[in-house]
Amino acid sequence: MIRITREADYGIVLMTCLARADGQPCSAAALARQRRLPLPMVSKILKALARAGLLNSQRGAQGGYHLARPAVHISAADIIGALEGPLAITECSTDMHDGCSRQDHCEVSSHWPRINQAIYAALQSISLEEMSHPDSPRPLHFHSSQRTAIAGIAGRPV
Amino acid sequence: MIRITREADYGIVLMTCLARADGQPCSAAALARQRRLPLPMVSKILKALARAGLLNSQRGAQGGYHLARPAVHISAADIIGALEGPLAITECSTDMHDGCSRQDHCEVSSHWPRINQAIYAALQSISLEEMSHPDSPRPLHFHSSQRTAIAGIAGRPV
DNA sequence: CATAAATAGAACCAATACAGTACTGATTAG
DNA sequence: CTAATCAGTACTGTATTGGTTCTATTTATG
Repeated sequence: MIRITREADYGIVLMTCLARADGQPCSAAALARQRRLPLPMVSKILKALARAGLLNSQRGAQGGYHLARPAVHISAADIIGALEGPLAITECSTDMHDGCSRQDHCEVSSHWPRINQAIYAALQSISLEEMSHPDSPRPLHFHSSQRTAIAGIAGRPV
Repeated sequence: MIRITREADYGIVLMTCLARADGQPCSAAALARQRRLPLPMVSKILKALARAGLLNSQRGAQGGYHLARPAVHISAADIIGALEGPLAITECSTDMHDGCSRQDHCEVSSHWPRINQAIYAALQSISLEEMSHPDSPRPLHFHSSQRTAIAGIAGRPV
């Protein structure tokens, strides 16, 4: 129902790897091998995360990436935000929505920030630390509510 | 950062109109005029909402749509879910993700349901009723947190 | 110092998904 | 009967996504 890009998906995967490495710098190539992901993609994502300040990078031979701060202080919101750019849930609900030709007739616009906030809070509440140890053995699968509100669609393709 | 489609956006707009109409059936054409939205689009969205059981429809002359249940019992999650289909935040985190070639090496997969759940709860907590009166005069705009976590990109195009 | 191992960054392309349209059919009030 | 209105499907141009490629820059190590 609500989507994040695969880039952000991979980003979380990679960040958890780095969280588990704990300080040890990992090269893009190593991570790509470890997670069976295409190297160029991994490389691109790590670059973005570094630019966003979530990772520190060390160039040159024996270089690599490592977390810029402890995993407890990195949230899912940080990672997703870094990779998807400052894109709100809808195109309104922003400062610079001057061009919105409908805003005179749009009375919900004032509510989107609230929704954004709710989602942001939800993502902010999940730390990389939490995500890094697979303690939770795949909990509730959420077929609740009359409509199949959240359910997936297919596995990650090859 | 996290996106819903414009269809869902419009869907919320239209639902709030219907919520305010309170029982009075509204035709697709009337709603399109009222909100300055293209009629075919409005029509398509209302059909989907009706199929999802959120609206009742009355065919024929003087027909139209009205809420299937009170606005208090309709959540943002219901509306978005109805329009975007049962699509999870990522392609994993589902029952039928058998084809995921990486699941052996994917240790985060077990955390996505948790994230899904958090977001779902956030959306579920916002009722159509709440969204229908513009009481909140555009509250906190969320430039919090070191990174510009949620901010928009541009207004709805013409 | 030379070299190889890494990251940095931009440009590029194909495939998919989205936003919106068009058309045909079914139902019902007047 | 006829016009209004919903139902459903199929289509299309455009934007975004997912992914690749190429070149430059930095640095540890022999």
